[in-house]
Amino acid sequence: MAYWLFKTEPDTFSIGDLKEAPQQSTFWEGIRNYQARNFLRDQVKVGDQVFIYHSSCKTPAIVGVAIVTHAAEADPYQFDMSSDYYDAKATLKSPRWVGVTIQYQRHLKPITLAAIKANNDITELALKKANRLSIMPVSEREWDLLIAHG
DNA sequence: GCCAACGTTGGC
DNA sequence: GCCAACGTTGGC
Repeated sequence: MAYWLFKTEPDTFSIGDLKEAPQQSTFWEGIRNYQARNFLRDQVKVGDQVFIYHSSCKTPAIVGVAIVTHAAEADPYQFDMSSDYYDAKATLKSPRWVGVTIQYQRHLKPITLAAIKANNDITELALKKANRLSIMPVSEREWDLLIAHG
């Protein structure tokens, strides 16, 4: 089992939206970055735990935990011409983009980006760097540290 | 395959 | 709204 951090803009889809979704779960669509795609496609497994991180908002922070309930499958929005996520180069036969399904677990007392940056025990997490990855791995050690810290 | 131009992300 | 970082595109 592995640990991950998924970014989302709360104005678009917040952890509250996840909690209120049917079955408290959602297909995590719209990932259009190859590095993030490769994580989703190759490494994110059912049962993996996920930090939900709110970005592009007043207080960027890890705000809760979700669990992966379905491994990667083609993101249907890549085929939808009316979607912002449409990709003309993706075909049904060889989809370019995938998503996984996650289910809400619980809220955390927010672990702010400022706190993470100030925490000298956290050194590996990609958030520490000026990193724009929307899906990133979290080591077990740092997951535990962050959970304990929050 | 290099690299400049351009676009996007995301913190502040 | 600014701007740094960095990913993507496209000409050569």
